[in-house]
Amino acid sequence: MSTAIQPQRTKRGENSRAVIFKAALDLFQERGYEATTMRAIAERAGVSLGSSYHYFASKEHLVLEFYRHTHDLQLEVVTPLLGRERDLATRLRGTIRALVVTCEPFHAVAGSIFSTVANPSSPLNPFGPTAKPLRDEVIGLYAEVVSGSDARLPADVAAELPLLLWLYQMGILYFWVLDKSPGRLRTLEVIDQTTDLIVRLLSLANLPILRGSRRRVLALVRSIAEGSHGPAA
Amino acid sequence: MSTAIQPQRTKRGENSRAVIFKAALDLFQERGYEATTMRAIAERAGVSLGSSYHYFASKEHLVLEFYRHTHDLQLEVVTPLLGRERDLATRLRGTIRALVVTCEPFHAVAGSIFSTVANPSSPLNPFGPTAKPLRDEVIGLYAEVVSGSDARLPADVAAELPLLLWLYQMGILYFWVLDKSPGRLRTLEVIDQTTDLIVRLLSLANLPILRGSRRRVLALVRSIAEGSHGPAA
DNA sequence: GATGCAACTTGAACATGTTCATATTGATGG
DNA sequence: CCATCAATATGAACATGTTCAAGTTGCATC
Repeated sequence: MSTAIQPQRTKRGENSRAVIFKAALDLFQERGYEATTMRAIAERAGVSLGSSYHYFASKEHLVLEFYRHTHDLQLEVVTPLLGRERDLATRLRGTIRALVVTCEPFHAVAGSIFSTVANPSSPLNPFGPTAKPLRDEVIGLYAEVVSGSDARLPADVAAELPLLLWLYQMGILYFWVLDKSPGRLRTLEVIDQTTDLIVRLLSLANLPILRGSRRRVLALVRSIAEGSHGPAA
Repeated sequence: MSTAIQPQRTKRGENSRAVIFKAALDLFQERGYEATTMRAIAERAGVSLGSSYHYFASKEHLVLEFYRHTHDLQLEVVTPLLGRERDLATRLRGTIRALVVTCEPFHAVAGSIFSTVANPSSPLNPFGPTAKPLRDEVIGLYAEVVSGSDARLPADVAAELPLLLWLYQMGILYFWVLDKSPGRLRTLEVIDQTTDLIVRLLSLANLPILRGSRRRVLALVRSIAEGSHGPAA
């Protein structure tokens, strides 16, 4: 469980921060992200408008906290499974399912959030520097999904796979966001299908005919990962 | 070239609409999307604030027009090439390059636009019903890229490929949006790499070992495409 | 040429995210 | 118990997307 990003200096402050966050979460669920005004959050939390901005630099920053909240829940749900299961497909399916299930109560809000966060100029962009700690945690989770499995993967694949799975998770998440099927059952189907496919393709990646493509894919991924983020450029 | 989405009823109206759009485009380039206010657009266009809203239901709707504008430019650039070349990789590379090159002047704005449009509740969401006409046009373009090539593709692949290439284009576009390299050269590299890879993988898709996965991928794509959009839920 | 009506135009008013100068609080050291 | 100061709290003020009721224009019809 990862906690404590910006510890408040005071017990009172900590409490205020928590109360505001809870109010925001509740209102987001009740009315959606856009429909929830900062004034309403402040009112529900029993603090002033200004106070909300004292603890959260912007409405978007409430979302970052929400992210962390979600990730923590996902971890909580998936940890037992990762301790028990060794099959890669099962581990992968369980992990991504955990995320979707965890987020389900927030589905109505997720769209606005996803969009807000997709903006490259947003400090919350998943690919940007601000989100790096959380991103690394998620990639780390997938590293454990892979390394804890009994799958025999070539070293080069194993090295880049967590990053690719993180991307895969983002893709599934966007699908889930757009999914209008009752209970988002369609997303669960797609998860089952795609995780199986991924594992199947991984097992094929060693075929001589695919070696070349595999090398090229991995080289591409590596070059992108190095260049796009990091301190420079 | 596709034009005429909402023809105005009056010459005067047409002119106003065009003037407003041009002002918006210029300001978007000068200051970026968010920094451009509707008031500034109205002022630059020499009309009132209310008039702008008469022609464009929201700031976002200016973006839809921008999309069409871009697509038209892409078509213009790529048409000669598609008439001349038969090699699939070349056609694909040329098409996606055309988009990126066309959008280059708007790179600074593109981030906000992408984000705005990613919102599922936005009428402009590329996966939503409002964008269907434009989406179908783009998918149609890729259908021509494929069908006009001398590549011999299995019928099932050829059927779903345009949709997949449209998705691929969206992915590249988001990469381009995030690309901070000078002149977005990195994106061009990635395009070259990925188009080659795609064509290579397509040629491998006929291998007996890959048949099964191929069938599953295509079935998945088809099921998603049918369910996600369309009139019903 | 007069008339009516739809298209067009306008700017004030509204809602909401954000900022900021100011006030209050409470822990700490004397 | 008082003074001090940083942390916390406040709400008025601002900027901007959006709405709307009311005015103006100009084309089609007679």
